[in-house]
Amino acid sequence: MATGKGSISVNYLNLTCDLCNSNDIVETIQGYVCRACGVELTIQKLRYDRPYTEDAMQYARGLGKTQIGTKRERLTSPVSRSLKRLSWHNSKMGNEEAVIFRAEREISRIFEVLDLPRNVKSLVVDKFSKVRAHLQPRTRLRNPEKLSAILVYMVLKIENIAVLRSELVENSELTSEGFNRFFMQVRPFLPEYSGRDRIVSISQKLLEITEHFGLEMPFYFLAKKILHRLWDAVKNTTDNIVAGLCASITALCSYKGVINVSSICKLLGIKMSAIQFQVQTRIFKTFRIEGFKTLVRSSDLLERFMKKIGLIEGEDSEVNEALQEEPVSNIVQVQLGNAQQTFNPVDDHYIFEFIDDFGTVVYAYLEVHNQINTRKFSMQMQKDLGVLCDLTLGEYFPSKGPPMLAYT
DNA sequence: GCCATGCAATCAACGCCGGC
DNA sequence: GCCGGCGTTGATTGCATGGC
Repeated sequence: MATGKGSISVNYLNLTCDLCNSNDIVETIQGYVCRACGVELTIQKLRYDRPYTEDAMQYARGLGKTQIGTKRERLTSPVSRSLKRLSWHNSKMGNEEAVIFRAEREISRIFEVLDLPRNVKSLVVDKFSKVRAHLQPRTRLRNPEKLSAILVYMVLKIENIAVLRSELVENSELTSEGFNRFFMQVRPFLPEYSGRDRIVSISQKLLEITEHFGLEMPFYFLAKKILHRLWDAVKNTTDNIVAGLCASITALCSYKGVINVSSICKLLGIKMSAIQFQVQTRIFKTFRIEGFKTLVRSSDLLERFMKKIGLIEGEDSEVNEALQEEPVSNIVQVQLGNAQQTFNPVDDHYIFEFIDDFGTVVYAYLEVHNQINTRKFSMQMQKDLGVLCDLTLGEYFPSKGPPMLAYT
């Protein structure tokens, strides 16, 4: 804030805030800050980090830009004419440069208004230049403010940061129709958006749900297993709905009385009827299960279905019985060195998650007990059918970080 | 036992979005 | 611009709990 330590109480009358247009600007150690709204201005402070060389004209273009003091400083300086000339040269800006400046200003404004993480801002600016280069000259979408708004939305989605389209539209120069129209035009030039890993994004949401309600990790594991198994059936909707669907199925089948669907939907900002619709059409209709009444009243049927496909344990499941009879002998070797470590170790307890050749999610629980000069360990592996099996340790490569193991 | 209250669940109607 | 599918809204009902 402008009133914080290190601020100098001088008004820079020639500077205005990017956000609120206030002239109440102060200089701090970090830069110029608006005292009205607390926003740091995009204009940089005068920096003296360019060494003087006799060979170069210091006002020559191409040297880069900096602030030539404030207006008052230039006027009161004994070499004011010289400074004025330097400032004039410095203020010269090409069209593309002006466009980037406008885009940066707009992106900063949106980030401030929506309180978005600042570290993503530079990514948006970077994408702006790249995408704009592909757009036909003299087209509407090349407008820096409009393109910036759309790119903020797309980059945040790519980075798995929650953002509401409506909220962005409200805080931009675009209308809802314009946003959708331009969005489709930009999409081909940002292949990362279409190719983003939605499963990673949804998994993150599932973890957030688990943590929010203070549930144990098995809730997250089961919800994620449901996500992987039913992905093809449920993927044609928004990330929030898919996350809500998987969490709700988990709650209805294995956490009755612990967590209800309503609170999950409330957390995600979706309606329960949307989940009900998904369960009815994507599960009951797709898998031809008869007898759907309502989401909650059909939870028994849903639970039976989950048991049948092996997602949750069930004593009376024919499928599960058959699977239990068949030992998990298909796995000949698993190289955990290639697996992703999903959680930080707590007391040398590691949980790995990876996908086998059949596309099945497998969780490996590894406990390592420190002893003098040696490390003892036990290992269990859980396939997605809920079957736990002990594995024989083949090799162990001790290291300080996560264990690098090979099992046979 | 009755009633009030609050939360969860249901359901029909509405409206938005995206494909054509 | 039209139209169908899908998600949201909001009124209503059901149920559990607590106070009297």
